[in-house]
Amino acid sequence: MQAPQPAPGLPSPSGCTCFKLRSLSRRVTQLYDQTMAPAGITVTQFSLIAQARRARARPPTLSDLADNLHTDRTTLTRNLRPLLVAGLLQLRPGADARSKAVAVTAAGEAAFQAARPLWHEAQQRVRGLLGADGVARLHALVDSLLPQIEASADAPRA
Amino acid sequence: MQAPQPAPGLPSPSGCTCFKLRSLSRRVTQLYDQTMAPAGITVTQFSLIAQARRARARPPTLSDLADNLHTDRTTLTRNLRPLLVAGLLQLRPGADARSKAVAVTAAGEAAFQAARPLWHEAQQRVRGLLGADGVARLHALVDSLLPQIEASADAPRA
DNA sequence: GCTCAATACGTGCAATTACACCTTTATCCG
DNA sequence: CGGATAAAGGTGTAATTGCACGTATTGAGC
Repeated sequence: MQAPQPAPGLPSPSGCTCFKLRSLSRRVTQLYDQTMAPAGITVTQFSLIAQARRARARPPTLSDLADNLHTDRTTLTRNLRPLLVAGLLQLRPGADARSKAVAVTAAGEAAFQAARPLWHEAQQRVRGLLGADGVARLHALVDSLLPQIEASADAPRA
Repeated sequence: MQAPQPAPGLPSPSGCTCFKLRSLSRRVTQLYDQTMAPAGITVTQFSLIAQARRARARPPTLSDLADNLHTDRTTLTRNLRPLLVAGLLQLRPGADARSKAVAVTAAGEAAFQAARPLWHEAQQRVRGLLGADGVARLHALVDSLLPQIEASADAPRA
């Protein structure tokens, strides 16, 4: 393998922060999805349900949920569809005539409980591969970087 | 040893390594894509072209490219399509009658050169947001974790 | 009350991602 | 040589992602 020589005019994407991050993200997602496959839901769907579960007394609106998931609101709309079709979640009228609330159904709760041990297994597998401190450093890094990125997106105009 | 249990039965996805990683990955991708938008290509496409450029004497096969990009081979097929349609890349017959080689066209080279300063600007913006050592730690973490994940995928049976 | 901006949400479009399954071609071996 | 196996690639299907744009509802100011 050649050293990471820029070789003027031939930059490798290996130095691209975005490329690195996306590569790892894809592989980690694969690991989770493969581990959780028996539960019939993806890790994205698991996270979505988990977030919707958090305040059952006052179900979150779609925009609230999108914010908490760090996702585009319209992406949430699409990601919701298979879960609504499967009957795991339900849209209820919100406080407004505009807003809608996302509620977890009994089937959704059951699916979540079924998936939870598999999710935990995936977490442990990653922990085993990366080491406890590797995971801890990764978490700490994301926790410190994500707010920075999102703050800059809120005020991109200089 | 259990970590701090947040209300047994109400786990937040905040502790999910995969969720964290995907969240950051989405936001960073957004930053890159918005910065690079004037060039007319995404950061994924930029990385694809950059990788295809690396050995112009012997253009890589599709499988080679997929490996280098840490992507599924069939994903590469789909990601290639818009670039082929736009005439930035070209498929040439490979060494085999089976394999195909990916070649960068003159238009592809021009698009790459146009995108490069914008890509660099995005890199710098991330550097500014996360700090030089934040970026360095992130790179180091990915470099050390990605091989671990991929090795475990090659031999998932224990 | 009425106009207008802000809020909440959806759709069209297109790219990104990967699994299951298929065809075609090359190689290995008996 | 000929059949089994491996290698290279594509398609069907479906989920994930977000931008541009549109609709409906609310609230603020006049």
